[in-house]
Amino acid sequence: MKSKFPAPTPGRSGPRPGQSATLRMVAREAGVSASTVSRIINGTVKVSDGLKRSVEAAIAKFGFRPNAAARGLALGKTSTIGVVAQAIDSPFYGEGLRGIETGLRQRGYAPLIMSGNWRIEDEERCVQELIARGVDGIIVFAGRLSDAKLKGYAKSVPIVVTGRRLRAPRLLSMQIEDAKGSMLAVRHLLDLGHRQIAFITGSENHPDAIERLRGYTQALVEGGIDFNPNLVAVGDWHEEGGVRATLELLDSKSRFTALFCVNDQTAYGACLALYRKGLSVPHDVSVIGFDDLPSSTYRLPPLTSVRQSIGELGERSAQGILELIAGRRPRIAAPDVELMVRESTGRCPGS
Amino acid sequence: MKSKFPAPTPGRSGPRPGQSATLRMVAREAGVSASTVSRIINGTVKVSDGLKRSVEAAIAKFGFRPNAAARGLALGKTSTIGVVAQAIDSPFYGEGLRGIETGLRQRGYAPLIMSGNWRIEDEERCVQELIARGVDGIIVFAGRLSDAKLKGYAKSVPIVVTGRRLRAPRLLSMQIEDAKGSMLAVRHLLDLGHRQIAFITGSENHPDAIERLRGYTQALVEGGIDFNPNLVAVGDWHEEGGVRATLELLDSKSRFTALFCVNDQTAYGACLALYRKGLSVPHDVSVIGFDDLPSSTYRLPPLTSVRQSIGELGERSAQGILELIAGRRPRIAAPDVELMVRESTGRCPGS
DNA sequence: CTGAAAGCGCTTACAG
DNA sequence: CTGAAAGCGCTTACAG
Repeated sequence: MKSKFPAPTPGRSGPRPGQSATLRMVAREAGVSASTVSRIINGTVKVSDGLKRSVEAAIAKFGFRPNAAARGLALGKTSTIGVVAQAIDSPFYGEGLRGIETGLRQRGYAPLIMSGNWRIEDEERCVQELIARGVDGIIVFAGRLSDAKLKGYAKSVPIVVTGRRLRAPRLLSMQIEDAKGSMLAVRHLLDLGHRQIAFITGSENHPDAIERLRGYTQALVEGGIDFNPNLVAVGDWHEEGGVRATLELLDSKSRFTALFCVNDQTAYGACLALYRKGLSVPHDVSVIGFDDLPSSTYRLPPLTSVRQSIGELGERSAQGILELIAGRRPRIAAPDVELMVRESTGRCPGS
Repeated sequence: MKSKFPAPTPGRSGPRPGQSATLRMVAREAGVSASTVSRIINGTVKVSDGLKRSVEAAIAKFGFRPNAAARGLALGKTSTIGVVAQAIDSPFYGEGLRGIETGLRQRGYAPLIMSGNWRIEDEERCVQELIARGVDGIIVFAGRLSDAKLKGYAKSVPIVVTGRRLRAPRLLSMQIEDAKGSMLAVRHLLDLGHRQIAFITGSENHPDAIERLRGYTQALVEGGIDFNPNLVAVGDWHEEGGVRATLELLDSKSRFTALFCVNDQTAYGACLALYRKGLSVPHDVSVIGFDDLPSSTYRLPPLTSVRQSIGELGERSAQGILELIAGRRPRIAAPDVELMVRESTGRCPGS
């Protein structure tokens, strides 16, 4: 796009090789004004078939595509939605991004995705840059930006944020039922006769991790079991943290027959650690994850997990941001969580 | 960004709430012209510390961020690179996208990612839309767009394409060593004493699949073993195809002691199918994948796989497109493949 | 129905 | 060193 060529000579016509065509070139070719071509393209006017056809011919001849920057400047919109993702290469969030893209494309929008890398400073930088790029709206997919910041941003651009409950103008939040999901998992374990249920959390102060821990505790209490802090270990949302935390748990004096993990990746790590120690899943220890990654169905053994339909959440986020942009006040909630029982959980040994 | 407000009254000053600041507002506040502010922001001029400070103060006061569309229009560039990915939610390509983002951000560019969904028509639509949006360059991450199309696109915008060897102006291609990777895998199996080595391919006419099959065949021949078409089954790049293909292989009369899969996801499926049939990996059958997904290290057992550093490939693609844009002719190649030997492969039983 | 003109917010030769 | 002016390519009241 870098213009190394002089401006087109006024009298000249025909396509300039290597340069993209402009509205004026098309207009000259079709023998009308740029205004008319613009209106025909945007369908804001009715014209004779003949005229329409000759304009279309000119467009085709030049392979004309309206310049998005110019259009955006004139219209004050870019048809682009910024997305702040935790990680672009996460098997979990990836599905959500796909949902967002799908939901957006149907209405002529495209997502501009940036990775927050699980760091609050990065998330801020993303939002700033997205605003500078003039996106029409921003979807904050999870993350830990403060409510206050989010409300502030919502003053300059519509915002959808997932994993949080928050009320503000031009902002839609969709709370994921983390606590409920945890309760589903723990109840399932209780039903199988387990009484010593360990939990591996994610990064300690992450809202999702806090909610999931809360659900775990609550289900335990409902089941008449005291919460035992020695049965909780800290992971890092990834396999490696699952391995380390499981090893810690195993080394401590506290026994457990079931292990609930803050997400599937953590559970993968836990399974490997258990395997290394000669423990069999689910014979010796039952394991449950959270997220239900596509590959969890294909683990050995297939992993029992709490499913939150992240792809669907992505699509709803897309729908939400578009409604917000249209000036409406959407009433959209996150999809329900459900427990997918597979083969990594079984009856408590000796129960 | 939708301007529902009238244009600012000429005499007015101070921030307009809910509207983003413009260069002129900042200039007025600082008591200089817009030109000067622009030059200070872009560092194309040296000014006194005092002036600089007062301009910076004005910028801070308004929270000014230059409008990207306007800037793009004036400069003829958008600082955005289009990316055509096969799938935005693939655990494999995700890592590459992250590499691209990382490589781009360092130089002030951002990726606009679109999914080709493994379909050639979708890939075309993506490129078209990306060009219309005025991206400064496009990275085609794998995919099956024809060489001719690609060359054509390269006339209007610089292009980097991976998984292909292709020479054209303003185009950089990076061939992945698929065949070599396959040979590494098969040789490893041969070294372990295996003679009956099966192969599960991806979608039949995909270039990557073809190359990997070629490497498999070649290594076999070098090892003095005849190629046996009954030992080749067709998958779909995903776990499900791996399950199905393995079951087919098992049902056929041809015996095999090792199984090489076109990618890790296929291998995951294969392992599950083997497990279902009561076969142990690697005791009864050795399994090797291709891609070395992050989670392969955490499979049970950890999967032996051919590693192609897709993240690194992403970074190099970013570097390549930026050099192309700068008018240079980059000499960048894809990173080497290497075999990661883990626990899913072992000596041939009875050898 | 159609065109000339102004404007979107920035950058950058071109003059002082 | 700094400002006025033109221009990037489009859209859209405003006049015919």
